[in-house]
Amino acid sequence: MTQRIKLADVARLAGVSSATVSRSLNYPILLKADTLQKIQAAIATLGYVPDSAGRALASRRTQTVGLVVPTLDHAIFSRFTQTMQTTLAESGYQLLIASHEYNPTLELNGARALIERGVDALVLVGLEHSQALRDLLARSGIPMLTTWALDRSGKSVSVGFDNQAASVLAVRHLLELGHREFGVICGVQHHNDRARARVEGVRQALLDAGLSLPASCITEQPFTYAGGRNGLRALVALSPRPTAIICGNDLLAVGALIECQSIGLAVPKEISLVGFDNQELASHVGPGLTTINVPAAELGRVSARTIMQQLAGATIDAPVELPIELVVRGSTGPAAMTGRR
Amino acid sequence: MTQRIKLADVARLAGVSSATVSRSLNYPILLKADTLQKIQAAIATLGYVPDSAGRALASRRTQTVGLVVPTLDHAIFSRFTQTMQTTLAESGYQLLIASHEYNPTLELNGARALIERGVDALVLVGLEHSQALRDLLARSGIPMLTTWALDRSGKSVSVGFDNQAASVLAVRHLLELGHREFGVICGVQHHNDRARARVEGVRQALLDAGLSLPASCITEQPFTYAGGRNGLRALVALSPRPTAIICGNDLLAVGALIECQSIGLAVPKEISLVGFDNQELASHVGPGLTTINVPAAELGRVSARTIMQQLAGATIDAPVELPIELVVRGSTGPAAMTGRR
DNA sequence: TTATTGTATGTAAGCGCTTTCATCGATACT
DNA sequence: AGTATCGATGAAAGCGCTTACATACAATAA
Repeated sequence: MTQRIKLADVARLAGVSSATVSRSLNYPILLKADTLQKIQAAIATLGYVPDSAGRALASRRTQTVGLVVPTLDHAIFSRFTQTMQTTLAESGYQLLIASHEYNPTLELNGARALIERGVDALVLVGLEHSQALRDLLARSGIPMLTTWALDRSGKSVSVGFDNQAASVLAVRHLLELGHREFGVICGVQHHNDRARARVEGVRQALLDAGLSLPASCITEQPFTYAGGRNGLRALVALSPRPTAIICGNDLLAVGALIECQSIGLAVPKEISLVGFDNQELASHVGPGLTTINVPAAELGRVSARTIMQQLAGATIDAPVELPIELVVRGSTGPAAMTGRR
Repeated sequence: MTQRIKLADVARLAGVSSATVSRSLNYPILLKADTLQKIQAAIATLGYVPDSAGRALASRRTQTVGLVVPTLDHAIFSRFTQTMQTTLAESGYQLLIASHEYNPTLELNGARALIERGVDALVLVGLEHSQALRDLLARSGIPMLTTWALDRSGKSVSVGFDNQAASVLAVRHLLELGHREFGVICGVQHHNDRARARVEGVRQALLDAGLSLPASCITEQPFTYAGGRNGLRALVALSPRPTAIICGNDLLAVGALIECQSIGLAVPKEISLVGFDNQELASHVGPGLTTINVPAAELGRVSARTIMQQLAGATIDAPVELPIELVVRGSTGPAAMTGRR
């Protein structure tokens, strides 16, 4: 590579000052049409590429948004991230990503790294964050967005859906089918407020129906097919055996379904299964998986737009709530008669 | 937020010059132990956070690596990206991502955006890129890494595996089982050299065995379960019906497997199925899916390390080839006798 | 005509950091 | 003792850009 072309080179060739070239890049409307044209011609012939470090230093902004996400290795988060990146890119913003694998220390480090990189705004997943992280955010003064959850406290701007309400939908559906014995295969709840909210939704909905959810009927598993299989084995060993099992996501639910098939338990005749996320596989397994549709892509798009609005000076006062819905397929059916009556 | 703390503030409090503070950040070994300590104390009391824009402008590097990836919405790429990000973060590098959805124009734009952001190095997926992108790379002079493929031409440093050889493994396995009629459900090959290489591997291996792969035996489908189902339906309508089907990835293969079950075709008795990627689901479906294990996470880790080595001045002369292997499970078995003999 | 306003551009001062070069004392060598 | 060498630090010049502020000219108002 030869000498790097800089703003001043363009200015010289176009016969204007470097301020004018800068303006042509940032506020082209301020310039006379022919001046603008001359400059753009010079940029083209020189192959000039602006240097973002210089720009960032002088303007105090980077056109960059940071995202701290639990992991990219779950379909919903990778789809969310993908959409967010694309949406931001359309408006000239770049996405900087850190992942923390549900470890608060890594989350703090990731956020710090992004702030050091000078992100104009930071997007976090969920409501639960360490005190150190909250302090850091407060100190930095960077605009912040909460996603995948609704912050009803008004402390932060949020874009998400109601995880707890989603579980309630699932439970009501099962109650209507006559189920009274429930089991839950949930993801690891530690440092995961979404997973907790989903369980809490089940508990509440059952309480409202005069039923309880003993701890023994909840099994916590990693978000994998194997987790679903293990969880199912644990729950069917209970007495009385649950007739309906609610899973923390579709991986767990498909794992549970596979395990049912492998131990010869008919779904939904002997046991009903509900997932969460509505991934593509849910509609292809046999029977189709009843699940909660979660708008991961839409969440990415709306989050990106919302944070850009904030950066443009808008004030967002209420949480942005995205709709969820129960998708009923073949994995849920009327409760089997149990021995007890 | 109050006045932002800068290097000079730390220097003043520590009673040293700003050059020394800068050195304490970048080359701490150069300083006397007690000087270093004084500075670190000052940094702590002030809560100083270095400004990367200033740093980037002065040092001409950003500690940032760009990744241009087809999509994050495929498990293998999200896992790869996840690992790459984590590995880079461990060494203080940040990952900047652009995705292009197999669209060369978006790939070019993404790369350009990353270069404007001043990435120290750029990682691209695959060997096939537009001339415009290759020109851009050449002009920018930025260190570049090819992943998910091996660049045997020596034009670029690459970390990957041999997609074509992987297919050969699958075909040999099926030939040994007595199969002679093959079908292929591949992903969209346009702008995807990996998908093409996989098909080419099948063709070559069959050719070596004196067999041919007519175009009618290849169906191109989106990388989804639905694609697998549609592909399978198309292939079983052929006459003679293939006894072995090789799929471009595990989504396609599981989709095909599901379709077999739904149309009552016994796997592997009547038809054998091979996948590609060895995703978790492959070991849980019934029968287990024979597939090629692809080291997505390892690829991310090695790519990150390799690019950092390059940035540290090392010269990597040969492509870094990662091992792949055929994982044999229940979805492949001896060829069924067909009507023909 | 002259004062006033507005529009288009130039001047120049930084933004916060790194890095070359110079300096200064201390240690080692002759 | 005198000189070369080295290790630790300081002084200061930018890195490439943005953005007050200044300027110059044209158009309008009085």
